[in-house]
Order: sequence, then structure tokens, then C-alpha cells
Amino acid sequence: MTGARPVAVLGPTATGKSALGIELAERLGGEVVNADAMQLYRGMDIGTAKVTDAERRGVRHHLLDVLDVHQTASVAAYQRAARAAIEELVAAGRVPILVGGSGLYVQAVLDDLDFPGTDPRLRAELEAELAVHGSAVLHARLAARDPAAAAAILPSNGRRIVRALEVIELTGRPFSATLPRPGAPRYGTVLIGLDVAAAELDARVDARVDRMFARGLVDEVRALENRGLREGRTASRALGYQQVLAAFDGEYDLAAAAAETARATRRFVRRQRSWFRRDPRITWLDAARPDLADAALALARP
RNA sequence: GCCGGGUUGCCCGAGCGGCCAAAGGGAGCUGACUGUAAAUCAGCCGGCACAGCCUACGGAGGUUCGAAUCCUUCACCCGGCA
Repeated sequence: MTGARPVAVLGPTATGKSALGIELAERLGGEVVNADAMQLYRGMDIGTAKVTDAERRGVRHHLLDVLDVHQTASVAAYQRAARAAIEELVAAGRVPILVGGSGLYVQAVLDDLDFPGTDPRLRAELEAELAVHGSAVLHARLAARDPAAAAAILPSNGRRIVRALEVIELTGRPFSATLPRPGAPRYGTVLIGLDVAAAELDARVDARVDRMFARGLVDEVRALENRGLREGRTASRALGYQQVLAAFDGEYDLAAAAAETARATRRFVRRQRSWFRRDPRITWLDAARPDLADAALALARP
């Protein structure tokens, strides 16, 4: 019983977060809580580089495989489930290790984000309006009802405008369109960021994509297609899956799908960096350093 | 060997005498981000001593007040004829 604080392992994809998470869990007497939006899905294994049973080495993982591909993921639901899992672990004297690269999901757990409700019908109406009239029209409406939100959301960002209008409609209150500045992390969590030099990460991404295809991503996608992958708003967009589906549709061949996946992943890495970069609570470690686990451990229990 | 088509910025590609540092796309870089977030969206993207200048549209030369755009020639690529 170490009594160590919860740890969050963050950073861009392909830096080895999963492996470090398992190592920390072993050495701290903890369990892993997934913070990766796509690994929530059952059957999305190869393309999300989900850790296998063997790789888990007996370490328990939470919030993996909790959604079917046709279901739409939701940060709010994730927030509830992840917090519940963490609180249970803490109560049981186990150390929660939050591992993942979905910035918003991580922040939803560790920061004071309250997600107002949602209403499928209202949402559908707004989306229909968006499709017909365009985002500028909706933005004008937002400007009239919530000037602050309108100022923070660009007129071209239809998705965010729709959600803002939905919240205002539902709650009668303004929409928080800006992220809260990071405060003290919930549970006293220690935030550890993993990153590697750009060239090295590019190489890792290429290798990972090659491995995905070599290990049967195409078959995995085909199987998931039968389980409603195409109907899934979230899952069908996942890197690799999206590209393989496009190849099935004849947009390009599988070789191009692989190349496209690698490219899209690199873009994704950039967005992940720009998300995590501004969080001053994160202590960054070079994922390539040989004593990575020890360094992380030293941060976890000073 | 002859005839025709082509060579544009990191890549693809438009331009066909001035309004061209050169449309558009991609790549790259930066940023926003509260219920699809591996999503959605934005800015930058030849250089500099930056309301101007320099370099640049395969190479060299020429016509013109002015050329990526016209002419000559050389190189390479593609198609047709020998």
C-alpha cells in the first residue's frame, strides 16, 4: 500500500502511454482507467492499438470496450463513468492511472467541467437548420442570444454553434464557450506528459500504421462494418477505420488508405500537442529515455 | 531524324503580355476547443533592412515601357511519323 496519488499519463499518440500506464500500475499497486475516446469501443482493437490481454500483464483496465460501434460517444457519460471508476479505486486503496490522448476527456475528469444536458430532437433540428442555412445564419442567432459565446466561436464552426444553441435553448443560460484555465487537478492527480522528437514520432506513427494493416485492420473494419460501424457517428471517424471504409467505397486502394491514415495521424498528433501544451500542470518526459518508468515513478511518489 | 505536346513555388496543379510572389488542393507550422473531440473550426505558409526591395515559373539569350505568359536556342519528359 503506497498511498500514491492518482496519475494521468497523457500526450500524443504512439508515445508509449499504454505501456507506461501498465508499468506504473504494477509498481504503484494501481489499475488503468482509459482516457481514449476510441478505445471505448468494443472490437476496435487493432486500429486503436488497444493493449492486448498479454500486454496488460494482469493489470486491470477500466473503460475499455464499453460501447458498440454504432453508438455515439459522449464526454459527459465518459466523465461520469471515469470519475466513478477512479473514486472506487481510491476508496479501495488502489492507485488510478488515467491513460489516454483524448484531451477533452482527460480534462472532463480532472477539471471542473459541467456538461449541460442534450436533447436529440432539438439537436437534430439545429443540425437540419445548419445543413439548410449554413453556419453563419445560426451564428447570427447565437450572437443575439449569447454574445459572449458568439464572440468565442467562429461563424464557420457549425458544430460548436449548434451545441451552443442547444445548451442555451435547454437551460436558458449562456454557453461556456471557452475552456476553464486549469486549476488544481481533481484527486490531486499527478499529470505526466509523454512526447518524443518530431522526427522520431513520425517514424513511430508510420511503423504503427504499417503494423495495424499487417495485423489485420482491414478484416477488423470489415467485421465492424457488419456491426454498424458506418452508422456510428464517432467510431466511423476513427483514424484508420475511416480510411479503410473509404477504400471499401472505392475512393482509393488499401495502400493509399494506409498512407492516408499515417498522414491523418500526424495531423492528429499536432492537435493533441496543441491541446496538452498549454496545460502547465503537466510534467513532460521524453518517451524515448531509457529510464522512463523510473522517472515517471519518481514523479508519482515524490 | 522529323512533327506535335510538355517542363510553374516542398508536392499536385491553374495561369498564357501588365491587376502574378503567381488561383486551387495537398503537405508543413500555429492556434481555438464544455455531451460526435481520432470530431469541428481558424490563421500562416519564398526571403528580407517588409506600405518597399530581392529571389522565383527547366537553362541561356532576345523582343517589349513591361514576360511565368511572345521569339530563338539548349536540356530533359511524353505522343505520332521514320
